This record gives sequence, structure tokens and C-alpha cells, in this order.
Amino acid sequence: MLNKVILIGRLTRDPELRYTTNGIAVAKLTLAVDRPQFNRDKEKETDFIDIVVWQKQAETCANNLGKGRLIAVEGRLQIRSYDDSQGIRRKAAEVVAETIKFLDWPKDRENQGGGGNSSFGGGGFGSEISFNGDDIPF
Amino acid sequence: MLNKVILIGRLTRDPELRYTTNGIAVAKLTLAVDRPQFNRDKEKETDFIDIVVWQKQAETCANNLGKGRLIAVEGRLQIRSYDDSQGIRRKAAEVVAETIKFLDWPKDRENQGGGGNSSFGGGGFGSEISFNGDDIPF
Amino acid sequence: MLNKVILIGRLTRDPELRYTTNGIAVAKLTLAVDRPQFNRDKEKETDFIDIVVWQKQAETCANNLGKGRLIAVEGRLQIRSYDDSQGIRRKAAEVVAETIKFLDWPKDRENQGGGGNSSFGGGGFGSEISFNGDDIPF
Amino acid sequence: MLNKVILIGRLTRDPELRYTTNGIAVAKLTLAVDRPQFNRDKEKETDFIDIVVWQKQAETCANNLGKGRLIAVEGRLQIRSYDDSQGIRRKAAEVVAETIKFLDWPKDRENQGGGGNSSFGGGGFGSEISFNGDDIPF
DNA sequence: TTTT
DNA sequence: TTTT
Repeated sequence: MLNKVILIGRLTRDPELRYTTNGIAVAKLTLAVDRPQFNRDKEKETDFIDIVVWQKQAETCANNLGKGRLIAVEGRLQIRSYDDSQGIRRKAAEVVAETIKFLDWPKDRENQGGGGNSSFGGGGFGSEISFNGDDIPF
Repeated sequence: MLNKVILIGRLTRDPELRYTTNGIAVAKLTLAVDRPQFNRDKEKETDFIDIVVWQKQAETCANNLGKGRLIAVEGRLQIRSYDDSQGIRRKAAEVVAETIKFLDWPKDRENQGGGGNSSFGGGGFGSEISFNGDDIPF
Repeated sequence: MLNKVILIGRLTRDPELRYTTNGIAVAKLTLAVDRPQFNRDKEKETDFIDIVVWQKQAETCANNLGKGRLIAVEGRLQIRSYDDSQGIRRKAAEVVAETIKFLDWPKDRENQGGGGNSSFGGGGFGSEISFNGDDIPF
Repeated sequence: MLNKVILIGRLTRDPELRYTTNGIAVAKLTLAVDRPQFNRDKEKETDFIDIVVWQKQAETCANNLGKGRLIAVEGRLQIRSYDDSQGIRRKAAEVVAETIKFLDWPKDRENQGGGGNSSFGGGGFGSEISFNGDDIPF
């Protein structure tokens, strides 16, 4: 079974950081992802997608991201069922992030920054194991 | 903005085919996507994901798929807000399919079939334009 | 069969635009995609990936992109075999783009621009058919 | 930077298992991925894509997969440069697998098997950390 | 509510 | 060089 989601969009709000009772960090983000517009007369349509980020990445997001920032998210779509405060059964859909890339710089940094604000930050959030191939025996 | 979802899973029910007032075919599927299990003691977890398929593909799905079939879905995650029959505001998440591949054969065909039921069906649902590269001027 | 590639990276050179003998536009780009770095002591590793873009998108890329620009590419991995000028059999790998998103603004525009260079361009390259769901009969 | 490849196709040969000088298992597969056919008159086109699998997954593939098997691969596109045995500079493209799913059963099993050969095996190759969400403090 |  |  495969469950893979890749999104690029902007945060609609600052990340919300919590800790589980076991002390695990978890952040919740909301991402605005505009749908492609084929008809300029039609109003813009946007999907507002809830993102859940765990552990160290949660703290990195909380410390470095804010409303309006452009990010890429790779993760999986998770559907949870729960009863809300009025006892109504609800389904929640959220993307559980495996990797988050920052695709622009914070506003502050741009304003302060000298010339080079077009460079790319991003890296450093991956958690996969990798090899450089120097040692491949083929 | 990018919004890409790729799923492999099994249908929990037969496709449900409708037509819009404009006569456009639309099918609704529910896909069971098991999460990877890292601990055999824990109970299996599954996401039940609603899929929407449009037009000719909707009819192809309705005519060829049934409960239990294994499929791959490529599409985008769409979040809709609506008021349910009790007037309660709800959010619905569904994957709008762009391409669907059939990854196994219907039970009937396997039972009737002679030897070769391991072959792959699938194709024919793509909607993209493609080129074969014979004419690339590089 | 499924063949899906999603890349984010920077152009190593300006797009190279040609036309087939049938007059179809085709652009070739090279994308530098840094691998995630897990060890700051190791030198940075980068994959240089050839991208082929067809038709209107080819011209849009040629007219709007240049060396250093950050883009997202969605497409498929294509392996071609050919004989090079010395008659040596070679294999070429390239990603045939279906959609390209521009993730930053050209340098010029940033320099000229007032404050708001953090906004997002991107859109307009999609080629899929979409629906807004107002008319879904469920 | 993002580099994500998702493929579904059939093995053109049995996996080739080796070990690095450090004793790390690495398997090489070749995957045939048919391109979507929009014109039944045209001959079928196929991309033959090299896959590299590392560590425990390499051994699992070597032990369980063979020519003709249908699999799904998730990984990243890696471009390596090297000099071949005639001293000619070449570029090799391969997909470094992160996850591999088995989408059909081996021929033997089907032939021996009683009725239920349509079920899905697959699982167990994931290497990511996951959470079950019971403990989300939202 | 659920598939194998 | 190729899978179904």
C-alpha cells in the first residue's frame, strides 16, 4: 500500500506547537494550496490543508516558520475519526509530514538582508538514510 | 502551487456512479490504504480515503471495478466545506483522481481464467498528451 | 504502470529552446537538485537532471526562466537509447515535464521591486481539466 | 530541494545482489515501465529504469522477487558520472529506492496456491518512523 | 461502515 | 539486452 502526498503552498497561520504526554513535539500547520486556474474570470479556489509535523521537525517549523511562508510538504494522507465536543462524529483529514522544505525566506530576513535574498535554504529536514554511491560494487 | 497524491489500496465497496445536472459522470470510491506496520503486535491501521473520479474514467471505474479490487490513484487532495443535514458545518476531504490504474484482475476472471492471471491490465486511463521523442532536435 | 517524478531545484543554465521539424516547441533545462546532507563534514552532493519541456510550456520557460531560478517540476522519467557522434551506444535519462512551477522571482524583478518579493508566481501551467465540485450530486 | 520518484512496473530480470566492501547489501533491479498508449496503432513504448536498493530491502528483494514481477518503487533519481571500461565518460541514471512494494505474487505460488491468489502481500518494507495519532494533543 |  |  502506498500513501504519498506532495504539496507546495503557504501557511495560513503560525505553526501551533504542542507536546504529547510522552514529551514528543508535534506541530500543526495549515497550508493554503491554490488550485490551478484555467479561467481567469472564475474566482480563485484554494484548498486549506491541515499538516501535522512530529518530533524535531515540529520544533524546527515552530521556530522558523510563520504565516505566509512558502513550503513544500511530503507526507501521507491520514483520516482520523473522532467525536467532537458536541458528541458529533467527525472525520479529520490531515497530511502527516515526513519532510518539509522551506522555499522562501522569512520577511524579516528579506528586509534586513543585503542583496542575496533569492538563495535557497530548505535542507536539513530529511530523515532518510542515504548513500553516496562511491562504494557501489557494479 | 503543487497538490499531488498517489495512493495504492483496495476498494471497500463498489463504485457509486452519478451524473451531474449537466450530464457529467462522477464516481465515488472509498479506498482502504493500510499504514505500514512496524510492530506486529499492534493492530493494523488503515486510512479510508474517499476518491472522486470524473467523466469517462468514472464510467470505466463503475463498469470494471468492485469491492476488494486493488488500484493505484494519482490525483489531488481537495478539501470542501459544507453543512450536513443537521446544519452542522463539516469539512470533507477527498482525492480527486486524475489517473486510476487497475492492479489486479476481478475475481471472476481469475476463477474462469486459464493460467495467466498474473498479467497486468490497468492501462488506457491516462489523459495526458505525450510525445515519443523521435523528433527531439537535440 | 505509473511513472511520476517530482523535483525541486535550480536551473544550472538558461533554457535552450528548439523547434521540431513539425514546428513543435521543445525546451531543455538542467536542474541542480541537492541531496539532503546528513553530515555537514561531507561535501555537498547534487544531482544534475535534464528536463525536457514541450509546446507552450517550453516557450513560457524560455521566456521567463534563467540560470539560477528555483522551480518545481512534475513529470515522468524517460530513458532513451542512442548512438553518439563516435558511434558509441549511450543511454540518456531525462524528465519529461508535465507541469512546471516557478518558485521564486527573477533577480531583476527583485532588485527593481518594492517590498513584496516574497509573493508567489507559479500558476498557469496546468493542463488538466478540473471541476469545482459545486455540482457534485452526492 | 525535493527529488521524488514513484514507479510501477515489471522486473525485466532477476535482482542482482552484491555487497559493498563494508558488507552493505545492495541490489540492482531493472524495471520495465510501459508508457501510456494513446494510439493503439503505434507500437508500445517502454522505459527500462535501473533501480538500486540498499541494506535489508536489497536482500528481501533478492529473496522474493524475480523476472516479471510487478512492483511499486518510491525513491529518488540519482545521476552518476563515471568512466566506462573503454575510458569513455558516461552518465548513469538510476532510482535509489526508499520503499518497494510487491504488487503481485510469484508465479510458483499462484500455480500451487489454492483459491485466493488475488490477495495482496507487499507490506513490511517501510523504513519510516510513524505514529498512530492517539496521542495528538489537539 | 469499511479492503486484503 | 529487456517485463506483461
